[in-house]
Amino acid sequence: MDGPLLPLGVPRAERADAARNRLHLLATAREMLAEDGADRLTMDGLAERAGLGKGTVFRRFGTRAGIFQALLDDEEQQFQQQVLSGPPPLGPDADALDRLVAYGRARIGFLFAHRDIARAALDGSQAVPAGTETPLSRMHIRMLLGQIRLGAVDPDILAVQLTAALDGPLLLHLSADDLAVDAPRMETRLVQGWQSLVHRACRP
Amino acid sequence: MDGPLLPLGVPRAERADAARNRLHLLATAREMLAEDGADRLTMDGLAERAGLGKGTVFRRFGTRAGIFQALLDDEEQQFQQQVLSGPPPLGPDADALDRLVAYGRARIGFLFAHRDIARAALDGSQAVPAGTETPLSRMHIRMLLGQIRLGAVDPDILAVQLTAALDGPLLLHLSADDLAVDAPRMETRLVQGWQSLVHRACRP
DNA sequence: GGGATAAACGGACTTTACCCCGCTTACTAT
DNA sequence: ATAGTAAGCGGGGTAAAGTCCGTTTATCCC
Repeated sequence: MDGPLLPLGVPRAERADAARNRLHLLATAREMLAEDGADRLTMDGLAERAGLGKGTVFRRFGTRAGIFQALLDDEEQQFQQQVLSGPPPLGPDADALDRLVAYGRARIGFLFAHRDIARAALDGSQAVPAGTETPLSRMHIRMLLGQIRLGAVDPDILAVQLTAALDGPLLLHLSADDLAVDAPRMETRLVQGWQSLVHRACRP
Repeated sequence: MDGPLLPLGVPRAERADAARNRLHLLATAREMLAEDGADRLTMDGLAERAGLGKGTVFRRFGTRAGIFQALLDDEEQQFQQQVLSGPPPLGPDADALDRLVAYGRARIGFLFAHRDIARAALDGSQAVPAGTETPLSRMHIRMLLGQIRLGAVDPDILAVQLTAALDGPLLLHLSADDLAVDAPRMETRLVQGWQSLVHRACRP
């Protein structure tokens, strides 16, 4: 009888003021980040500098890590576009294996460029960075694996493990010291390692 | 002239009372853990229940995560013994590739059994779990890779990536939900995935 | 426009990890 | 034994994350 004005499951979009505040907070956060680094960013500080109440900050982002996840999602937008509809080898219209290699290269570059934010986006008390962060990566890898003829391999598990091999090093394992020596070189090595790993993992 | 009574670099062992307190704190922590779970464990609570000052808790373990790292190190002792001098295929006197597979199986089992502690041992503000945690795993994998004839592969990087593939899923990627369905089945799948991944990654 | 309603807001409050510092106590060398 | 000393201890103090609730305001429908 009545058309569903509030489609259940879709939690109704943010109010205009809320959306405005979110943007303002993200911008302010970026400023503070550039000036003082991620670990110096406090919720109180952010709220004050943005001229908003602390409650607002938490209502928008839920948790401290949530802010960094939002920043990361933001940076990730264009990257996602490239993957979903950009030119080969990253986008469609390329061999799945090539796309997989290209995706790894791009994602490593991305994580490398934003590793401070990405680290801060990890929420200790939470499973995976709840945001778009890794699940998307995993889903994409899973999808590409589906297009490759593997032997008797569990593709869901392989996807999880490859995802971990991809961002584990930067999110968990490599210490600041490991990177301090020569970061760009490390990036190259990780990319080459990924390429070789994927090639080896994906032949029957 | 004077013999080095305090060999520099070796920070002089814990005093007897300190060692006693460390053990008592670990035991108390285990009790509380069993009763209430990891996230319910607070430093004040632990100190009070142990009948010690809060300062002591922090002096022993440095940080909240440090307690869980210590608990994990403790559990890991016997596991390490098996690896270093136990029977094949985990211990020496087995083919390196077999040892690698066996190590992964054992470590997945270990992480699975202690995943709550392992998660809590992650220190958001720190690179890798500073304790013995992962570096040891990585070193062992690196060592085994050194005994395997790989093609033109960077063994240090492969070690990092395999380590990530090994504990990334349990430490970061798999949510409580992913495990809730059927944890033992997930463990089996991860082990098989590891076996197949390693076999594929390690042939020229 | 105008009223109803739920979302959003601010900021005080609570909780908890972590720091600090004055006092105490286990070790060490004579 | 004993004096000297550095490690250890307790617990109050600080800072920052996260919660709550009374008030304000955007949005929807008429």
